[in-house]
Amino acid sequence: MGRILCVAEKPSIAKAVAGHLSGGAIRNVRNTGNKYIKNYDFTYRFPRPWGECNVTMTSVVGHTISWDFADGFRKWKDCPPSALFEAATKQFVSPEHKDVAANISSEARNAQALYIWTDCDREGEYIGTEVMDLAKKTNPRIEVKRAKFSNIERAHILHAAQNPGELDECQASAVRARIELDLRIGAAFTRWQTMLLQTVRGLDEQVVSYGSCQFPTLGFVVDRYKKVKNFIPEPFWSIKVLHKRDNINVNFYWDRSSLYDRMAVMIMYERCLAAKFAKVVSVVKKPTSKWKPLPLTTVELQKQGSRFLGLSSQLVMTIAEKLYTQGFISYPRTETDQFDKGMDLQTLVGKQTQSPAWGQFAQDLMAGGFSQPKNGTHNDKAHPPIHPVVYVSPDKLNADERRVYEFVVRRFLACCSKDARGETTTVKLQYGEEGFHTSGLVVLERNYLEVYVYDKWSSSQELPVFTPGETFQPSEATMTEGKTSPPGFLTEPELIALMDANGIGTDATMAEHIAKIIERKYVFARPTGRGGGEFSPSNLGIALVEGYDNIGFDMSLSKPFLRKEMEEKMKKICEGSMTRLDVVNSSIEQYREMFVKASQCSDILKACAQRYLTQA
DNA sequence: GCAAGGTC
Repeated sequence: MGRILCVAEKPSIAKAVAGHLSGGAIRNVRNTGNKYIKNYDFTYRFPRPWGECNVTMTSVVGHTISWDFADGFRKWKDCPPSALFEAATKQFVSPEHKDVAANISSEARNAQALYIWTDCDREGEYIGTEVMDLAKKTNPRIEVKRAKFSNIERAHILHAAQNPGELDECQASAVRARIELDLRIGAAFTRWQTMLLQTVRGLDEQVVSYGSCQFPTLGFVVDRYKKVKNFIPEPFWSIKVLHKRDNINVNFYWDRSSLYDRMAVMIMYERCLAAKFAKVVSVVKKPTSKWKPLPLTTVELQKQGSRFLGLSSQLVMTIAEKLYTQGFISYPRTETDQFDKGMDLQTLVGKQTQSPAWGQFAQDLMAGGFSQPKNGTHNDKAHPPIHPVVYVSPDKLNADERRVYEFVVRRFLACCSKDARGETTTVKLQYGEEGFHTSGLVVLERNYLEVYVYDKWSSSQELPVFTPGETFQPSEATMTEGKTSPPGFLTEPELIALMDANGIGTDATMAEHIAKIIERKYVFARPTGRGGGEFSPSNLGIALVEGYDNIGFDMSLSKPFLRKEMEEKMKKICEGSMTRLDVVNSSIEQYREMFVKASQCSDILKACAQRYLTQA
């Protein structure tokens, strides 16, 4: 009987796939040198030419191979930073992954074929090539196949095993290009600017790093800070009508909202007063609904975690990973906001019926309240939306874990529920020449709101009865003056939304980039009391952004365009319209020019840092 | 002493 080695990107996928392929009959579970990784032995009938085979299913834990500069370039004093644009690099098994690599190499030794089961995304394709290289070390002639799967439902996994494809070299090349560019550009600029700014007071010991993701992240914070600081309030005027009926004060809002011209508002206001009576033009009742949320993605978890739970995005992710490794929730790094049609959601709902807090709601869903979740527009083809896997009683979790778990569960139950339904009543008034309106809301069916306690939906205004055509003398009409107010500092959910929209980082790394610019002392996080906190740049952070902007580049280092361009080039490698070398060479040339310009204008950057860092 | 990307 032949032997086939299967390798997934992470232990959880190895376990799930082994379970499906073996039909539950795993012969042997072997420990490996790595405490997270198990080798699962079983038999499975693969398609021709292999047929019935002894199978070992195992995994890596993400990347196994590291990249660094070769000897003679690694230490900071080894070479001028500009040499890093073309310095020799080397790849090697990272020390903490020696046991992972050894397991692959030894398991591959007497296998006919290697099936790659890494995630079906770009990084997964590259990790697949790492696995292939490790296997070929001990078995150069091993045949390599790629299983293509987008979820871990049983039928889908069996189909993937029966219909293997090939590793996509283009996607792997794109990642290889990114790795090289991030390393060269990041290290060159980091060493250069750190050493340049070392002499500026207060920076002696500090690493002043540059990275294609951390700088745009910093840029977002500085941008907002400047908007706040440079904001000039503008006065505006408005007309407010208040009418008391049935002991309810009803505010009517001006259809024009407000105007910046005081005299004009004054004239309109006086015409209203002169008319004395207001007339009800229309009373319209309309059914309305508040939509239940979409299935939960990583970005959304981080944003809402910050907004509702008051936890930083990084802490939310750390907790979510822990909940995942304990088997409480599904994989927490996903872009997918649609549940696969075939997924058995009702069973997952059923597991939550034992909760004292939301069990009754889950039971009501089981008893007919269930409604298929809405589909969002994202699908990473690798992981389902984040959802609870089992019920966990609160005493098994600490306070923060409990809140994150609760959020995941409530969100999931909300997705499986129905939209909230209500009715709005809109009253329109004519008063003098001017139109006014108000509206009230009656919630008829709370539905998902019962369990999703984070959403509020209530009437801002309770309405007494108004009849079309009636006239009345308003209790009060006033001309009000206001001032436009500045935006707030950037909050964590806003920053994550900006990074997401501009392609800065991935769902798995955005929180790290934010933590990084705090660690580097480019920005400070201030607690707001409303959770999450808000960011403002340090003097160093402002100096870096301004310093480079003063030098003046075609594309700002602190804006997302450069990163976007790299992303575009990676796509071109994937489509085959550019090669890895095309991309690496052109990008290196681009950054080398910027580096030369920065070196020539280093006084500008230094002066800027001096100005900001030596002031009180 | 550098990056960003996986995963734990």
